[in-house]
Amino acid sequence: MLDVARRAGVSASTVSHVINKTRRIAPETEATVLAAIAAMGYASDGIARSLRTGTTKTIGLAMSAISNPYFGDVVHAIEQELTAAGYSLLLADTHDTAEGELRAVRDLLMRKTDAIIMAPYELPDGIMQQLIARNTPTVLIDRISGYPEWDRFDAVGVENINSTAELVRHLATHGHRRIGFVSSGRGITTTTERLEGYKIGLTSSELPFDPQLVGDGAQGEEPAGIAVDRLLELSDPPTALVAGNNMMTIGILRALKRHELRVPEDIALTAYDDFSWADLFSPRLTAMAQPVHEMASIAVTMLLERMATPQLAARHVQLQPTFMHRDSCGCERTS
Amino acid sequence: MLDVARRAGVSASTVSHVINKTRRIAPETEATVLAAIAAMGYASDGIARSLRTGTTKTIGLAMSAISNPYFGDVVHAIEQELTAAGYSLLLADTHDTAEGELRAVRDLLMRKTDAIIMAPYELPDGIMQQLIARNTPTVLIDRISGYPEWDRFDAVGVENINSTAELVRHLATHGHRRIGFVSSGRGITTTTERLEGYKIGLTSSELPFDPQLVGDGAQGEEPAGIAVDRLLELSDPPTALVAGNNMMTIGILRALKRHELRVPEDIALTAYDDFSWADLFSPRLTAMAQPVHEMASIAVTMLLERMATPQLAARHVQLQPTFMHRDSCGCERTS
DNA sequence: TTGTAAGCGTTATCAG
DNA sequence: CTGATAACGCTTACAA
Repeated sequence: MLDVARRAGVSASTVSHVINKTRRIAPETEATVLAAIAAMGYASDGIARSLRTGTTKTIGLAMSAISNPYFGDVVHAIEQELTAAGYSLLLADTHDTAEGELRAVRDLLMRKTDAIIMAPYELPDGIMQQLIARNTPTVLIDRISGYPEWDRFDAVGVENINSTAELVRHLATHGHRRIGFVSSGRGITTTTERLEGYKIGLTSSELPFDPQLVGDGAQGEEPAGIAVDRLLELSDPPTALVAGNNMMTIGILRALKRHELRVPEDIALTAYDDFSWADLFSPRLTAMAQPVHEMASIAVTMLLERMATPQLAARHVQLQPTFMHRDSCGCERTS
Repeated sequence: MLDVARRAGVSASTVSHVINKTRRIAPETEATVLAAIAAMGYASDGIARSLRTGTTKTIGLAMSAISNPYFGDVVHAIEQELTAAGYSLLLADTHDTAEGELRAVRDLLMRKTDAIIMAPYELPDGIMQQLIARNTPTVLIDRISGYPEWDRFDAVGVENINSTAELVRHLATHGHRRIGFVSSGRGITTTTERLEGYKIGLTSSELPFDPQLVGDGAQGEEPAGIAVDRLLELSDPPTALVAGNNMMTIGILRALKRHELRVPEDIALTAYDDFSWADLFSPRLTAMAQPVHEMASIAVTMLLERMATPQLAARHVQLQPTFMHRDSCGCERTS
């Protein structure tokens, strides 16, 4: 920048003011400076600026790429909204483990992102303290209500309990008595909620809860498949399955294919999480669709609002997923 | 940091050296410093460090989220590899437009990412000069050979021409004489290559090239659908379609559904780009699968190598996609 | 309307 | 084995 200043015959501060339009400059001075900038192909150093101003114009996104079936969509949606607001997006994968989460947040904090959007795993006191101490605006996404302390942060998520119950009831209503559940990774609050929803769905359908019917899909398609293998070997195997999320659905389907079981003829299926193409391929999945883009958009809006007005009380937004009634449940439809 | 130094009764430079393990420290001094750090919950300021060291331990990824059907996968794969190497990932969307690309690169340059991975759009001289002048290691991904000047950079991509021709020939071999092509967005070099591949496939099957049979899917599912509408209204409509990428495939399928045409019974389809679940749903797509993860992994490897050894000659890696023969092409299979 | 100079929090050089 | 000090490139009072 000094070179530019020199070349334009002005001081560094003038150059700075020209670049940032931060005070009146004589038109001809401005022209000279601009010319010098162009001539030298000068671009200002964002790092130095950040050090001076204390702001990076960067938002950190901490979430698990593997555990979140919508990783790509969420990243894309958030990136889009943030770019529009003049921010860049820095990624940090939590892997949905305690250490991973800690590493991710530490990294973002060290890199001084202006704010953080995160899908919390445990969000232990240690991390919370840091976030609060540095007062880094933070919004929680996806998992919003695992622990009471999380309430201190803004959050957007989806209703999980009743919507999962609905997936179960739908099958029960159509005569299924042995309904299995392939659960996503333990330790994640949405998993807990969906499992609870499964039980509630059973109860309200006057069906007993049989722990054997719950398969642990852990964090991937393969474990989901293995869980299905086990369910099918039961002496009284399920006639219908509920998938805990996107990946569970794929894992289940792969396993069923291996067993040469057709959906819904041989076994029915309803799933948490929809696919954009679900309408186009058979079996057309009956699924609970999360409003992913809306979640991302709300997260960003809340973040920007909080940065503008830090003293706001924490806000929790819970979105309703929508039930997509298609064919994999195996029941006749009226439409 | 000064506070930590004070509390530990040492100088700032000692604290720095303790943190970075950059010189021998008396064990007890180290212990005191570490204690002070822990007590104060101190974490170093990455911005200040970057300013001083000239390195950000951040890699920029510039690509279009909408145009690249694999955006999520690529981001995830790259993020994973980079994290393992101690880098963070900063995103910048090019939108596959000239201005967008310029903005994205400028932004990454300003933010001083240590290197850049990008899916180039035009990569005009202006940008190339900047990258070279700043000597920011850069690797091109996905589109690797549009313009001769790109050869100055490292690049990984996929063979497009012959593989698209194969998609066409496969249909021709099985008796189709009117084969339509729904092309992805113009102006992207892979699109050009695939279109060329389409023509070559036709020629080698002794079929004439009829411009009417080429639909412009532009950058999305909707235009792809509209293109299909037009193709179907032709006096001599296609009996088979080739999709230019993931999004085109979905757009095509949506349109065909609207027209109540079944795949492959009423119209055959082969597609560029596979889906991980393609095996599990019908119609099971016959598709050309790109080795996405491998591309990402090679990109990162090349980048790290170049950062270590800048004088290396530019390397171009062209990967072969693999043909997944399934049902949507409508021909009998031997397996 | 413009310039001077301090300082952001590190690291690296040079001394001790 | 440890400390003082300059410098990284910018912004922003304060002064002119």
